[in-house]
Amino acid sequence: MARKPPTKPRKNASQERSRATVDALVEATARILVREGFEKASTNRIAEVAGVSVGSLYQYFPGKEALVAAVIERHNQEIMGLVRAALNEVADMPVETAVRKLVTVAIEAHRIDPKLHRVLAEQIPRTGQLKDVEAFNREVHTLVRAYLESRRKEMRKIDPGLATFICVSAIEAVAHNTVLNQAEMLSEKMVRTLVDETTRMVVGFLRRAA
Amino acid sequence: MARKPPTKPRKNASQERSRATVDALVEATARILVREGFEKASTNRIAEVAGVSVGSLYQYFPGKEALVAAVIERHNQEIMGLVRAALNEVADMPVETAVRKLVTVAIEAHRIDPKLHRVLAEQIPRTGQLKDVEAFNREVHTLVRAYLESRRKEMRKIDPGLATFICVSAIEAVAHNTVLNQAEMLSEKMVRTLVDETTRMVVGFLRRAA
DNA sequence: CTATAATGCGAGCTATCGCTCGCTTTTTCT
DNA sequence: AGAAAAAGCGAGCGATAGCTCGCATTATAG
Repeated sequence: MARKPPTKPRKNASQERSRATVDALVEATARILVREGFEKASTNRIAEVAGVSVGSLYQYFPGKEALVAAVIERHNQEIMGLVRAALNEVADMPVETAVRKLVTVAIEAHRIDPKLHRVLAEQIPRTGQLKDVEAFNREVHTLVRAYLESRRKEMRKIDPGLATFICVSAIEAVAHNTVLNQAEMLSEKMVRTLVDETTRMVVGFLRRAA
Repeated sequence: MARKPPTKPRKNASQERSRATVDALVEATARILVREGFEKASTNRIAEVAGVSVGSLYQYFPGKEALVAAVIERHNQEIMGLVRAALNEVADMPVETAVRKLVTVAIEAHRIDPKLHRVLAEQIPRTGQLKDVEAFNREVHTLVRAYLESRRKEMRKIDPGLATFICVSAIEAVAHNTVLNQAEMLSEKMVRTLVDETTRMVVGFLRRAA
């Protein structure tokens, strides 16, 4: 009989078994969000799908929000990986090449898991994750801006921040809408044309010639 | 004593008092969505804020979803009014003028009630209103496309559907992000520059000269 | 092997949600 | 005026949500 109960720090996972539990919980949350929607993602259900008890869930996550936040975090890391790699790859290449790559990556990123992406986009405001997602956006913004500034010679006179804002918004929106409205926009050829045209728009916007 | 209870059609509002009730309910729903968030928008709370009983609520709306749907409908009508007016106004004007007007209107539309706009965008998938919102998007798309086709002479060779898709996505995204990230993008002068640059991008994209 | 910490369990509490139903009040009709 | 229809009311129902707590099981240390 321990008089002093071992102090439950309520969140750390040091052993391996517990890390597996945490993973299972995050994965289960993602699956439920995609397959059954946010309202079905009760803590009881998440635990059930993860093959874990509710009690264990609450040892690692302070609540439902934290689970969703973890899923968002994971998904964002995945996307940031793609974006960082792409920008690194094109760092020394001309604007046209870089923009084309960025557009392509944006579409790929949305294709990782469109349904999850959609659900998460909806739930972000609820999770208090706004800060993290803003950080995510800021990083994209910063990376793109750095690239653009390094290529200033190829570009007309324009505020780099503004240019970044407009380009990123436009590219992201085209990718987002393309992937989410699969019904009408679908074939590989269409996608290629779309990349061509979007690239053209952005490059035309940035280039010297008016 | 009526043996046959008067049949409750469960939704029609014929008298004036009832129409006021319905309005109050929709208005209350919007207010709660904006000020307290979706999860606080319980039917009990909505009725309370509307100064109406839950019972009355259920005489006109089959459930919570219907309330949110009504708010979405109202908001969309407001925006469509602006868009229709704008496109009508510029119907005979050159592309540059038209695009500038559209960009301006897009920002104005988002400014009507940014917070509401955000919350609604999040809740749309939940309400089964997807169809209505798609119809809304299709109308914008159709109107813009019709305009572009009428101005084909000023434009380079490009599929009108694709051009519309890219332009509308880009314009909407810039407006959306501008209004929602007020923190960093704010001053009137900035807005004007933003409109200029966005117009430049879209017009450059559509125009003949490559 | 035994003690102690770490992890896992799940019945069940409390709170709240969406919603109904029997009734009263107001309006309309004749 | 009186009767019937329309509108409004709100206590309270069943369901389910988030979450806790006392205990069981598994891993680590001495």
